[in-house]
Amino acid sequence: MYNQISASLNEFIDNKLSLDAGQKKTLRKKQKLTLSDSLKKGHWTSNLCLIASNLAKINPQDVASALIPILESQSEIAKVELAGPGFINIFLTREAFLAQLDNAHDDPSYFLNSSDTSKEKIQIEFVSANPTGPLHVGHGRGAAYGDAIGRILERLGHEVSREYYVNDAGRQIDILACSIFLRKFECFDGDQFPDSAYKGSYILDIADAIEINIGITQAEKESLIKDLPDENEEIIDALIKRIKINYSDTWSTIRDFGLDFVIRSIREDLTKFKVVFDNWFFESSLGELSDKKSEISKALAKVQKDHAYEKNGAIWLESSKFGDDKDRVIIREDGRGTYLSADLAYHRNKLDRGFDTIINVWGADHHGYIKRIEATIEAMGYSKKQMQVQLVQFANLFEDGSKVKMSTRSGNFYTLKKLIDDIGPDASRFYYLSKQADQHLDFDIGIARSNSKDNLYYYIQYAHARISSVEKKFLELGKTLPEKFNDAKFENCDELLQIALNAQFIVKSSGESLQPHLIVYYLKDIAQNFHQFYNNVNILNADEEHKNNIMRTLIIVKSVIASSLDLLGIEPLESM
RNA sequence: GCGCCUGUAGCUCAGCUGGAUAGAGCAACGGUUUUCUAAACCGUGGGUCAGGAGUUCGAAUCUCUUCAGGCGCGCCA
Repeated sequence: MYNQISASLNEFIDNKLSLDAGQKKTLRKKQKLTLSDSLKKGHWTSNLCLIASNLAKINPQDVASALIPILESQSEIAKVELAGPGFINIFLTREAFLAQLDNAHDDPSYFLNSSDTSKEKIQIEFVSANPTGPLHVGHGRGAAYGDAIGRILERLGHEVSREYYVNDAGRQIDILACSIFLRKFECFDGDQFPDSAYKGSYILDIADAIEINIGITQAEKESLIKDLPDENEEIIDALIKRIKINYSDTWSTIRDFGLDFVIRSIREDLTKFKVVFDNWFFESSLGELSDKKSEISKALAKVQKDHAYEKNGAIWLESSKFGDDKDRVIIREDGRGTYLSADLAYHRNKLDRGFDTIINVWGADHHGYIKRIEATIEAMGYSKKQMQVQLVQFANLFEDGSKVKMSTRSGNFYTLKKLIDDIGPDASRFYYLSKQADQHLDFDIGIARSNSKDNLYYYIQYAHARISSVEKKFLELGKTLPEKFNDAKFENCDELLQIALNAQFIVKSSGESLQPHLIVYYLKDIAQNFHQFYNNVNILNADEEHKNNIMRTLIIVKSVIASSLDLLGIEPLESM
C-alpha cells in the first residue's frame, strides 16, 4: 500500500497541481507519507497538502479537496480525512490493512522501494584497538556499534565487510615487548617497575607463557637498568634501545610472541561478544619506508610529488590546502614516518579495494583527526565523500550508583571479557546500543544484571518469551498456526499491528543515519504495546473466530521482535 | 583562543532532514493475579524543552547570541 499511495501522490503532484518544475521537485522531496502514530489518524498520513500550500501560497484545503477524491476512488482506501493544520489521514479497508501485514511478514523489504535497496559495497572499520592489552569496556561500545550497523546495512541489501586495523608497528609495540621482557627476566623488584611500561597483570601471563631457553645474568640485569634517565617516557625509550641492541634475537621472539598472544586474546573476546571480522589488516603489511617498493613508500611518493614540501628537516603534507587547519608532518626529521603516513597508505589501500563507502568507527577523542584524514584523502586524489567517520563516545560504567574507576596506566581496568562474563554478551550489546553512539553513555551494570523491572533488556525479552509460551500452549491444543489473516472483524490487535508495520521504516532510517539506538527504542515501543495487549486480551480463551487473527498478530510481533534483536546481534529468549 | 559535542519531568534518556495536545522508563503515591509467565498491566501527580533574540502559517527541532558542562587541538598513536 505504501508504494501504491506514494505513486498516487506523486502522480497528483505531476499532473494536478499548477506548480513550476522546481516547485514540484521540492514538493516531491519534502512531502512525506508515514504510518500514522495513532489509528485515530488513520493508517497513513501525508503532509503533501501542507507543503504544497506553502509553495503555491494557497489554502491546504483547496489542495486536499482535489486530492481526496482521487485517493478515495481506490478500492483499498475506505476514507480520507483532512485534519489538523492540513494533514491527510488515510484510512484503509480492513482487508487492505491486514494484507499489508501478511505481505510485509513474507517479504522483509516490502516497504522499501528500489532505490532503498540499491546494493553498495561498504566497508566498516571498527574497534582497531592497539594490540597492547585486552579490550576494555570502552572498546566494547565501538564493537557493538560497528557490528550492529553492519547487520543493519546488510539487511538493507548492502554488501558489508568488517575490518580490524591492527597497529602492530610503532612505539607501543616496543613498549609491550619491553614490558614482557622486564617481567620475564624479573629485571625490577615489584614496586620499582617503571610507570611508563605496561603494568597490567596480562603482561605477567604472557611472560609466563613464553618459553625462552636462554636467561640473563644478575650482572646483565644490573647494567640494563643502570643510569636510567629521570623522566618516565625517557626511561622506557632507553630500556627499549638497550634491549634491542643487546638481546636482538630474544627481543624479536618476545615481541612476536607477545603481539600474537594479545591479538589472539582480543579475537577471543570479540568472538565471545559475537563480533567477527572479515579482515584483519596489519599496519606492518604496508611495509617500511626504507623499502622504496613498499606500499607505504609508494603512497607517500605519490602525495609528496605534488602536495608536500620540506621544512625543518621534515616532510610536510599540504593538508591545509584540502581543508585541514594546518599542514602535517608525514616524514619526521629522523626519517621515520608519522602515524598519519601509515594511515594515509592504509586509506589508499582501502579506497583502492573498490568500496563505494568506507566507514571508520573511531573513539570520540579522535574527532580532531577527521579533517586531517579527509584532507589526506583529497590530496591523494580521492573524494572525501567516500569516507564517513562515525564517532563513538566513551561509556562510563556505574555500579550501585557509583562510577567504576578505571586506570589504564596501572593496568587496573574493567575488561570487556569481564563485562561479558558478568552480564552476558546480549545484555551488554543491548545497553551499549541504547544511546546514540556519539554521546556519553552511562552504563549501569547493576541494572543490566538485575532481574528487576527497571531492566529494559528483560522487558523486551519478556515480550518475546511470553509470545513463545502462548504459541507453545496453542500448539499443544492440537491447533496449527495461521499463515494469513482472515476477515474477522476483531480489531483489538490493530494498534499493535500498526506498530509492527513500522519495523521496516525504522530499520531503513536507522541504516541511513547509522543509528542502531532507533531500533532499541522501537523494540521498547512494540514490547510495551504487546504487554498491554496481553493484559487486555485473554488469548487462548478468546472466541474461536477471533483466535486466528490474534495468533497471526502474535506471530508477526514475535518475528518483528526477533529480527530487530538480530540486527543488534541479540538472541531472542524463548522462555524466561 | 580555535574546533566538535551536549543542556528536554526528581533521575536516565527518546523526539531534532520544522508540523497535529512535548513522550517513555525509573523514582513517588494508589490499584490489578479462581484465567495463557505480575521480569506484566492500569491510574495519579510531575515541564518557562538552559536563558534571550530571529526566520516561519507553525520552532524542542533551523539561525544568531549568552550561560553551563564534556572532548580535541604534537615531528604521540
